[in-house]
Amino acid sequence: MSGKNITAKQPAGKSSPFLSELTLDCVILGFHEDQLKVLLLRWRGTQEWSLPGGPIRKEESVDQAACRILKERTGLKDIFLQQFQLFGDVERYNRNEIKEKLKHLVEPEKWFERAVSVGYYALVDYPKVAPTPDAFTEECQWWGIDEIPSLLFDHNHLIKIALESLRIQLSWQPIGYKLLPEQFTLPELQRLYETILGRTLDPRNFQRKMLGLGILYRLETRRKGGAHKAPYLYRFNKQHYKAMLTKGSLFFS
Amino acid sequence: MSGKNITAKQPAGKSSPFLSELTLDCVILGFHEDQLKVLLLRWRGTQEWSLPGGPIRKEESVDQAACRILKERTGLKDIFLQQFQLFGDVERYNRNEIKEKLKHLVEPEKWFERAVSVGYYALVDYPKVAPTPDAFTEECQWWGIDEIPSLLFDHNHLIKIALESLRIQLSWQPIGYKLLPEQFTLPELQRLYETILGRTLDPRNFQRKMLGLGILYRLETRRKGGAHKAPYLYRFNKQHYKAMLTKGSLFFS
DNA sequence: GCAAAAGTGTTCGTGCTACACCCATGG
DNA sequence: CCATGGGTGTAGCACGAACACTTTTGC
Repeated sequence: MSGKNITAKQPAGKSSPFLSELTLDCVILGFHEDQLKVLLLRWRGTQEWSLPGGPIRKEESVDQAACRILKERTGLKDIFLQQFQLFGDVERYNRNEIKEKLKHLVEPEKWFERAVSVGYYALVDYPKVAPTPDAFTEECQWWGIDEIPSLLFDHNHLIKIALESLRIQLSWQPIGYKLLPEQFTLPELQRLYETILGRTLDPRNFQRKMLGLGILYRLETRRKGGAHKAPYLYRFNKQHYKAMLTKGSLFFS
Repeated sequence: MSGKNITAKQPAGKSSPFLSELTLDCVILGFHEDQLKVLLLRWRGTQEWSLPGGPIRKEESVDQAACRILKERTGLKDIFLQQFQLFGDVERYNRNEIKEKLKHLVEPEKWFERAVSVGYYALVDYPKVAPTPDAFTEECQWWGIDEIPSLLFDHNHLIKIALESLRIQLSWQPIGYKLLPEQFTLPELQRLYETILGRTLDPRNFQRKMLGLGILYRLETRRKGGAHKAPYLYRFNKQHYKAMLTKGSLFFS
């Protein structure tokens, strides 16, 4: 999280175990009740929310830092995590405003110096997440993508860019592995695509296309217990899925 | 350039005008004699080459730093510049090797601490470039993309990733504006695409496709002086080109 | 039996691919 | 006049888009 690099009570002069100029922010996306959700944190003693994130340790890689933060906030590891942009403006947000809102949490002279932040997004299986706040926050909660309040720092902007990157990725790579449970139905996958793309898709065309990619197994079993016709369950073919990730399927002309 | 953030003779303890943990590297691409070229620098007193780059000033944005470096090395401004990745590994390259190779240029205790680097690529009009070395280097020169020697730092890897990003960009956005002169012929544009994609394209299909995008004007004049049939000159329609850049033209299904 | 969701095939049009010949120019 | 590169049209095919009815299930 932008600025969280210096811990609240760190003695001046002692060298920090963290990089001081670069922080990391995570847009953690889940899918629930036909809606994309983002994991947000509420800062102690405030009604202010922000993305999970934080500083990077000097002895860990940036990717490792992203994994660590994801693990701390959700309990999950081994998840699809994608770096999408470095946010390097000098004035990414109004620092005085942040200083005012969070002054009870951090020593003002240490905080809120310029920090560049790298954005990652993660796609996770919603019910597997155990949302966990960090040292600066007292609540960690899912928010529907269309109900996000005004966030601290430049985090509304960051989410917007993350979603654009996700849509681009969707346009030439498969998505869904790790975002859906291991077994899922085609209508569920379709609703995921519809949610990310923001428009409806034709179920016949969607099925033909998806099955044609050769990255799905149809299982013997169907999902019982719904109030309607029992849909088939599917599972990703991990090998083919990964191959498709690296090679993509859209090319010039 | 990774590590160049601390100037050679900077007195210890004096605060630097640069960010110390984040540097920037530029893959500057030109197109000449049907070949993609990269601008490289040779370090003083060595036969070692690297990409242009350097530290980021505390009061400039990362994008501005990229523009500044591009300007310093080429004389050009207002150029297509694209951030493509942050390289954040702890050991991006063998630091001892670099220390040995460049020890005569920088104080070893200051140098070669961990630095994260953000990569940009730029597409420039080859003949407009005036290659200019920086303080650490004595030569600045174009290299054919297939003739690049083993470079300092992790710069061979950086170039590889830059080219992959460029190919992806090419697959859903137009390219060529700022990489070609203002007026150009369709065969020139085609050779550019072929070079980036690494395969040949059919001229009839290429023309139909390009003209169909509506981003080209055909001019009245033809290019005279070639040894053969005079080709038509074209020019990009800047408005349509930019619209195409933002909206792209490949989508899901 | 009825409401709600799942499953399935065909037609049409667009756009990509493949392919070959004539034209203009300079040497 | 010849070698070289530029310019152009067509036919086949594959893929995406549009579209409606039947089946299953729980209530």
